[in-house]
Amino acid sequence: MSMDQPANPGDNSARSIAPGRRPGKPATINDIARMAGVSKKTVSRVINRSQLVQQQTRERVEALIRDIGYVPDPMARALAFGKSFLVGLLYDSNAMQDIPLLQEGLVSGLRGSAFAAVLHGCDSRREDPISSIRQFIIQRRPHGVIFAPPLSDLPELGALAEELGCRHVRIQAEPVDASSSAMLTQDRSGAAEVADYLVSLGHRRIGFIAGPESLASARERSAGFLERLGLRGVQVADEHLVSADYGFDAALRGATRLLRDPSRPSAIFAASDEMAAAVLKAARTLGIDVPGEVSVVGFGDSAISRLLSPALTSVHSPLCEIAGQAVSMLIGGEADMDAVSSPRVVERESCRRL
Amino acid sequence: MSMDQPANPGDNSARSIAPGRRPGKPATINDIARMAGVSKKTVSRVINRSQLVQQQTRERVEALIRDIGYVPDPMARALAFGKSFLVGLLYDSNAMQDIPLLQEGLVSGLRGSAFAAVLHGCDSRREDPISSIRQFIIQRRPHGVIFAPPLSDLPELGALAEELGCRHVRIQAEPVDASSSAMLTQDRSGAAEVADYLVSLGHRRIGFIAGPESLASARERSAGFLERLGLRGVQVADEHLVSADYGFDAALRGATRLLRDPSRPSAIFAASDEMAAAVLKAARTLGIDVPGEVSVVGFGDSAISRLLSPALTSVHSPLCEIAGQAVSMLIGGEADMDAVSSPRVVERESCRRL
DNA sequence: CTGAAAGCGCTTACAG
DNA sequence: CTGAAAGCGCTTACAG
Repeated sequence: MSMDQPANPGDNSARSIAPGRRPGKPATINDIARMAGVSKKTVSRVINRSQLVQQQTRERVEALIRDIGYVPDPMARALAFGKSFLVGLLYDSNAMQDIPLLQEGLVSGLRGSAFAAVLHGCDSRREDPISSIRQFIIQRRPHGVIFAPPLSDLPELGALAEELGCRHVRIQAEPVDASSSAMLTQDRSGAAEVADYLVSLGHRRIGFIAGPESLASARERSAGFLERLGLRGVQVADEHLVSADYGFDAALRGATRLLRDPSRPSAIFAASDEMAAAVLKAARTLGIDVPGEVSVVGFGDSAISRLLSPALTSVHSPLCEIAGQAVSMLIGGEADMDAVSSPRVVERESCRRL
Repeated sequence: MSMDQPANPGDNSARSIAPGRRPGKPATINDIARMAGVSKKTVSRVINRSQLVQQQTRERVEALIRDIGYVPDPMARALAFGKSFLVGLLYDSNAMQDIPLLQEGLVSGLRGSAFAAVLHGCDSRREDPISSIRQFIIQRRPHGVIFAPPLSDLPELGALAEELGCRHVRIQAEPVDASSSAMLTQDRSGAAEVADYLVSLGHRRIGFIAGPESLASARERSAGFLERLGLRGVQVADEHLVSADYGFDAALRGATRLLRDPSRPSAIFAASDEMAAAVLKAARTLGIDVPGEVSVVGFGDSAISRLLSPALTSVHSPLCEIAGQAVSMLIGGEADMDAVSSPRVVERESCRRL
């Protein structure tokens, strides 16, 4: 069992053929066991980082694994473990604003791990999200799932995942229950930052285009903004407060109303970038200069912020980092929430000091 | 061999308990076989739509499957088949413009099937895409993969997938080899449409912001646009042709140059929406009205088109439908390319008749 | 048309 | 610390 180390210099890829293995097929745990002169169980222990392996044995097996380029088959492990090596991103396909960022955090968090990212979009208009998700989890047995907002607002989700024994984290604006699975997006404090920012610029007559009451993120943004404004001694006049659905069209109507007001606001905060884009458009249509005559702030710091003219000042939300931490929590030990930055106002060109 | 998931009528979910099954655990093929009084192999045949089952037997088993809410375990099937029930979307994480649309087509194409979408983003700046992809395919054994542009431009991809025995389709602007796996995005004809459109509006002095020569899509868009203009008797003056990297910043510089020209173009076609946004910005900065003084067309009809002011006229590329057809090709029989619409100019507010 | 056996590549539970 | 046996839930290959 003193190893007859197969001279395998250079080409150690999974394709390479070593004695005792069938050509063309990737190595299996049996190949490694045979070549290392141990049982497959011992190889399994090495793979799974069990402490119950003699240091010397471990090193020999590890070296072999590295040389051969052996990678345990996730499908076989999945069957044996009773759970796949997948982390699911579950979202509402009718509300995908945050998906690109979350996905980026997820995919890069998974890079180099044994896990892969699997997608499940529920069409909340045509199917019941809960049973769709139940079916997905039962069927794919993901190692863990991330519930993206606003899907994550569904209160039943925690119990469902619990019942199915599936690790999960809900990314959401406010906690819906006492479960520890929530990671908060800090929409409230992000919106509060905007209040501070606009006041510091000298604005007092401030307009607000709120998101839909039905969404937790919108409620949080509204509360954070209005409360902080109140703290600074600023009230948003009733006629300067409209609400929309985070979307462009409704916000365009609302913005037009605000801007047509004889004593129109000197600054407008829109609770989403898409709505802020609508403010820009309304202003342009009415011949009102931004930021010359009215300042505009959005929320999300999405890709469009820098593409608009003027480039949009917006709240950067650390969604990507949050997704990264969610992954750590799901596949590793703990998440380090200190690694997640706070939301902050990213200044571009759409605001000016009064 | 694609199979529909049994519907889930009433509460016959996988939780429900039937005689002869262990409570709490989903039913297995053995449960169904026992209850139906047949061998598991026969159940397997029913699941896999084999013709070698007596009509009557089939119906009995199918009814039972439906009643119990049995869903074959994809992990077990994956191990037995030697391939997972996953369809991979492979992309370059440094060039994700088209991913949202492709992903949407993929996810909705997969809905209701036994397959799920798995993501693999290669960071082309930090790793070799080919070996990253090889590793992914060997490890996950996806049922099929979709190579998204511009990753799909890599010529080695076809041979790689072939070698690994992995079904694949490459979504790309121009064929890189003779393989039948390519689905063309018709960038050339889309750009040609723009030429027709601008000429029909009376424009003759036309500017063009091309994409990077290194990308097939950019080469196709340039060729399609310039050729069709030529056919219409219009030449783009050298000083009205700049190229950028599809991105905002470089395009902003190029657009500024074009617009400062004493005999500046009356219309500008930018080969991407992001670059068109830069044209809008340059025009605004220079005090040039769009579409009053210059018309602008983008490419991609991406989410930002309608958010810009003025709303951007852009080429709609049927990426979502293409991804849907790619899925059909991968998991079903054939793709129906006739179901994919041709690229067309979506008129918004950024162009005017001369 | 149907089934009993063996196997996919790994793990758990049990012994030593 | 190590291993032989049984099993995860399905399929293929072979018989009938």
